[in-house]
Amino acid sequence: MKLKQKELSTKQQRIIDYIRHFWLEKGYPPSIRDIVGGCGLSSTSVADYNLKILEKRGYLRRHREVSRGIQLPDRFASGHKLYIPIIGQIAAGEPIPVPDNDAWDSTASADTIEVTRDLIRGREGVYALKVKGSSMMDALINDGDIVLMQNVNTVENGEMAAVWLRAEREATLKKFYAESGKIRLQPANSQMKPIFVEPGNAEIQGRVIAVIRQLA
Amino acid sequence: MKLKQKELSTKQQRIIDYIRHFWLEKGYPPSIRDIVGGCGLSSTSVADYNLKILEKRGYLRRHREVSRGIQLPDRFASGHKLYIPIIGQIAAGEPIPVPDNDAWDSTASADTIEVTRDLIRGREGVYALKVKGSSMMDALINDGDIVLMQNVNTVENGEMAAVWLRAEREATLKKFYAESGKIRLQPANSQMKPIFVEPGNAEIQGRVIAVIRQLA
DNA sequence: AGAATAGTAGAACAGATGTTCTTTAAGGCT
DNA sequence: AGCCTTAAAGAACATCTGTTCTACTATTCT
Repeated sequence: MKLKQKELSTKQQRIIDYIRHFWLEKGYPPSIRDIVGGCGLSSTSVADYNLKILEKRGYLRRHREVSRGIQLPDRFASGHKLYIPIIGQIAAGEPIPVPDNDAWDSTASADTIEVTRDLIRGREGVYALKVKGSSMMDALINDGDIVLMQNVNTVENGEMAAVWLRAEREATLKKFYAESGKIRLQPANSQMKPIFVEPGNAEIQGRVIAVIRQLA
Repeated sequence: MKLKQKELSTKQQRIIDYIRHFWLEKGYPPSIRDIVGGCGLSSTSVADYNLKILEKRGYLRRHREVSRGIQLPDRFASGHKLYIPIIGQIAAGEPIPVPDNDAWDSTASADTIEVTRDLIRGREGVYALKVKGSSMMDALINDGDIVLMQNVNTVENGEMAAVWLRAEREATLKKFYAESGKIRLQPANSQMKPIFVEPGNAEIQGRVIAVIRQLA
């Protein structure tokens, strides 16, 4: 008895990928001709030929005589998104909010931003702040941007940190460098000059993980 | 913001329920005639009539002339994430890449970024570019940032656009304002001065939807 | 080499499907 | 009543779309 070859050809793999891609993007399954166009096939019969094979091997399910009647097993679905609470705003003259423990367990009424897991990369204690005002412009961050923060008290040299300057009563986002006896805070815009502060004056409130700016 | 919140008729509620039910059961959206049969309607035009209302009120989204092109906003079978291909980079001295919307080639789009659906908000023709160099700093965009673009040829006044300046052979990201006989390109950093160009010299390559900066 | 099998091409067909047009009916409003 | 909006029925139409048939090429097996 001959064993069936279980491997998929590159073309079949591409078809699977395309169907998933199409599905996720459009919200409904592709037609045969969508697949032909999207995978660069030359004929609908080629698509049909390969779809039949894919169905026989259990990679998908088809419904006869039904337009776009292609069904992918949903082992691909969900599990990739997270809801990050937007717990407050960051502005020059206000203290940087720090998440209190209540904010974590409650999925409730707080504002949230939906992000994908790869943006967080498994980090713990991530929250989001909305930038108010244009005082963070030297960090290339503008009013309305969302800053994803991780709740840490120390950062590595060169990382972007949210720093509260006690004396100046000012919040700022800068690249952090601990140097001999001083702390250097470097704007992201390298044409601008750094500022130096005493270690006792700079309170690290968090590490900046990502910046999201939504336009239009 | 106050919205006139009309209630849905029982028929419309039933249609929504049926679409969701159908979707979960079959794995693909229903056709108009499926809805007619499933909801006991008397004509496709009745279904169409109510679907138009439902679409206008945001309960679903339809794709014209596409079989079963009905999309429910919060189905979770299809996920909330999208894979956006990073089709190239944007730099001052290079033309801005334009997506080849004919063949979705999985080999060409080796790099993708995963974003949530609410960042795209249902827009079509979205792709991503990686920013190379710091020439876009006046748009508060730095080297390494990911720019989400929509493939359009015209933009509204005040929108951030990717513009190719023919004479200067330069790509730039600016807020776009069509003024009498001239085009004003305004940096996002409002402290910087705008530049003015002739309409024939500015080629709009796309609209900037979002900026994602990943640090650390 | 010859035969069998896998894969490709192109076209044509039949049914599925979205859209639109006309007509009719039921309430609400002045 | 007269007029408007909302809703519905039915039919016709143009496409979209899955399916299938035939012919052709490439590869594998004996």
